[in-house]
Amino acid sequence: MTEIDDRVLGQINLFESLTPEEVEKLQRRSAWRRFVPNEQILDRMSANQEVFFVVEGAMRVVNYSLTGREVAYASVRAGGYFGELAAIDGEPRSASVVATEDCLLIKLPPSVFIELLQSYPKISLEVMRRLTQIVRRCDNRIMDLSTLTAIRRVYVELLRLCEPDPDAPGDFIIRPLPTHSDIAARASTTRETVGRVIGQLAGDEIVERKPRTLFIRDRDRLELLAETIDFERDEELAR
Amino acid sequence: MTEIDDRVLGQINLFESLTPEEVEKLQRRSAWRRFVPNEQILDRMSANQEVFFVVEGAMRVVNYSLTGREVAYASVRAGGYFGELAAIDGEPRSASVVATEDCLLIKLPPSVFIELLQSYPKISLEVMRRLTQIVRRCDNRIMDLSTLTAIRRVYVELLRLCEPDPDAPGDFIIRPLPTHSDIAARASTTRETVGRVIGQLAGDEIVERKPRTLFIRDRDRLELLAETIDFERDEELAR
DNA sequence: CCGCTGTCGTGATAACGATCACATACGGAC
DNA sequence: GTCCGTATGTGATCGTTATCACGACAGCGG
Repeated sequence: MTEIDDRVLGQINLFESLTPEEVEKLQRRSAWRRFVPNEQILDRMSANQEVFFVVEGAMRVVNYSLTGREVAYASVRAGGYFGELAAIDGEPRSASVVATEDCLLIKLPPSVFIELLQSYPKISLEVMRRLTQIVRRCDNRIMDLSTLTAIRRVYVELLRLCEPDPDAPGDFIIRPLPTHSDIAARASTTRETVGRVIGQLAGDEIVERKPRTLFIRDRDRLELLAETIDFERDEELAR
Repeated sequence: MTEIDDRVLGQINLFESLTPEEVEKLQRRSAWRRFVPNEQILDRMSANQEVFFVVEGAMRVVNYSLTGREVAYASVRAGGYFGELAAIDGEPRSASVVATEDCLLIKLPPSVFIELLQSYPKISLEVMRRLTQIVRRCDNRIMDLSTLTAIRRVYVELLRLCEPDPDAPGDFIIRPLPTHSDIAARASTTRETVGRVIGQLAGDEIVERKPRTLFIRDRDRLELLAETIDFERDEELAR
């Protein structure tokens, strides 16, 4: 395996504000490592506190229930980082992280990370901004879990995943389409339910299924389905 | 209404490390205000960014679904603070805050709070620690919501609420007992389900109901009920 | 003392969705 | 091409729990 560049840490968004010299100095106190797909990078409850920076690849942050059910929290890709929670508060890992692609990660000891936070208020603030973003996302998810049905959670997950179709302006698209199991782990439901929901939507011509792709033909209607308070009541009132 | 002391901000845990002079200086840039029970202190989605510090009283952080269902996130009491998310990232309020008691709050403009974070790395780190704590709690809650049944979520909520009984060593107690609706909002279920669960537990003599109090007579058994993967299976295997 | 209003206890009901069980399709590996 | 593992589509079933609908009770203000 070849040696890596002395300054790849500069590619990490968090370190944008550092000079090349500072990056190099920082990187000298780090270690790097590669991971292959499905390799476990971090284990929930384990007691280490390093912070990981993603130079290449992608991974997802997950947890497994006692019954083996998978709950997906987030995915991290090149330029991002994870593992900061344990570094900041010294507690055990709050989640597991598994590589979804071939990855190149740089690992920073907790002491170095903390030192960095103390010396660079800009970076410190950036980390706080990221933490607040995580809190906001969690809050929304708790709200969804507490108030939405499983089917609606799939709707909002599809809405979250879709992007404007670069080929057909106005259309929306999900590509590559994650497996139904993956979507289920994010929406906290089962793969069967995800399949059924997409099937239903396809029948109503709101979406169209293609091999590794899902076309959202009528995003507005999908949004309506996700947000409508109580459709039956509306129908009744219309009579 | 009488004027408040020039240094009450020093009572806030976050400012423990500041000198009395620094506290006074800080407080000169702040405003204070009282709230009565059930008064709305903060409104989700509103666009202000002040940070609030609690000198007296208690409040809870909640959100309401479109159907009117209440989801409780946390409660804050004297010495604590809230509203830091919006101050840090400038986004709209992520939740509403309602007073549960008479409160005295001190309000800090976002610019002053940010300045504070930039100038005092210690406070900055303390804020980060609090944010990580929130993230960990949210993660656990998402896990509970995704993998536990409503009944089990009530069990864990009761376990979270109970404290060692100061009068009867070894016993646990919840006093004052929140209303069933409050517990339901934290466990994301209905008031009826909470009532049924407690009724069931009372029948099994695991808890005992008294006016504004719940005695946990057999905490171990309650823990078992909350954590057991699949009780029926165990029973079947035992035959 | 008598109504209010808010909480609590419980039954009956319905439906949402997890679970089980297949059949089918797809994508590599060889 | 063939084979196998993994991803899908769907039906049938059934348990959990939200919802509706009461009655009982306590605390409080007039």
